[in-house]
Amino acid sequence: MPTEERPLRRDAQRNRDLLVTAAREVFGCAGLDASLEEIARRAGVSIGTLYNRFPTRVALIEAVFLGPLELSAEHAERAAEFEDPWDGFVYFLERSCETQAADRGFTEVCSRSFPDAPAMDAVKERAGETFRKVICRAQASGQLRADFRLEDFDFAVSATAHPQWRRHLAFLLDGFRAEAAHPLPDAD
Amino acid sequence: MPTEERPLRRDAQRNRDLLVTAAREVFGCAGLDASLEEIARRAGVSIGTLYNRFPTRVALIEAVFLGPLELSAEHAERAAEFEDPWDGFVYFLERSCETQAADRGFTEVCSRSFPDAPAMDAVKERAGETFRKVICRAQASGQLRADFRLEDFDFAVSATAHPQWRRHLAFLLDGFRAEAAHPLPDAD
DNA sequence: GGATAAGTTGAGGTGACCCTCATGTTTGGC
DNA sequence: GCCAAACATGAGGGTCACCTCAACTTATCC
Repeated sequence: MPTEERPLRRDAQRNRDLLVTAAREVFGCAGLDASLEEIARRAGVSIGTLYNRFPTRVALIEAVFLGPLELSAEHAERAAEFEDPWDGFVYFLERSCETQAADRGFTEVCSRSFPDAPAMDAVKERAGETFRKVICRAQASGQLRADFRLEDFDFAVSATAHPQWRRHLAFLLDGFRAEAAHPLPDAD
Repeated sequence: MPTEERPLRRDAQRNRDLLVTAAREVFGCAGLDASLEEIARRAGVSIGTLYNRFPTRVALIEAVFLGPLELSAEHAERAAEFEDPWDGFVYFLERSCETQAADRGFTEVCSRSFPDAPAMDAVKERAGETFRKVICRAQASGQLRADFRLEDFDFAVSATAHPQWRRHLAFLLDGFRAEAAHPLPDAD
């Protein structure tokens, strides 16, 4: 039986929303190590209130980014349903780049692990498993090079977490096509 | 007439060397924003001595990284003299990835600009001009795709500043070959 | 070996951030 | 309207890094 969630008082709910909004902005610009006092300031709320609502930094991070992570998992599911497997593969990469290029906080959420926020890691796991299917389909159809691995996705996206992501993802995709593949170095 | 450089006293020279060595290690692991007090501690020298020798953080950064930057410029020159233009292009990328993957400080030096240390920016400029020639040769020979630009080099290297750089540079190179090129998105 | 310039030291002022808690305020049910 | 529980507040103690400077130490030159 999980802990019973009592509803927040009206003012508390309002402040919570202000905090999450402010955190989204600040994390988005300055990353997950941004100052919590800055977030409280921007929310127009005292630092004590922030700690009342979110006892740890990770709790606040989860409140901000669990939604976006779930959206990402949905993108993966949509990608798996594309008629053309390559198009699905490209679709998911594009959505991922798009999101991460616009939000430094989200980029860091995707590349770190959060033992204290199992819900986040679970969603990431789920999205990863779905994308694995996308990869397999694209390889089975002969469009994606056979030596592409799930872990290479992290590289692809982190490489393009910047404003010119469309151009640079295009380079990467040209390198990912089966027709372009030259043998990879043997080192693991 | 530039400021006459008086030679350092023997103990001062020794401390300077200790500081530069410690800074190389600390910047390499923790990046350019690392704590200066940590560097002084590791050098076994007081924080005051650090400030005596290097009045600003940038002065210390320059003392550590000007040499490596010049090395990088030499790599570019060597790359320009390869018989096979593509091999020269690959050579310079490999040297750059190798260096940056091993040194977080150097990675940041390459991606930031330093108005207060014109010598560093000048070396980077020089290396960039040389590498531009490497690019032109490789494009003229039909091996490198025609739409590759000098700025794409930064993307390529920053994307591979990690331990698995060989594998991921291989992907990138497959995407950089003329034979793999699909049209890039029109946006600039 | 003594004078002096060069160099070293670390305590301390400043400021940012973290987190807590005693005190004061607001909400919602009766 | 009143009250208890829920909530907000911000001063304050702790940590860490930055940078300065007055007092002390050492190298160098004669």
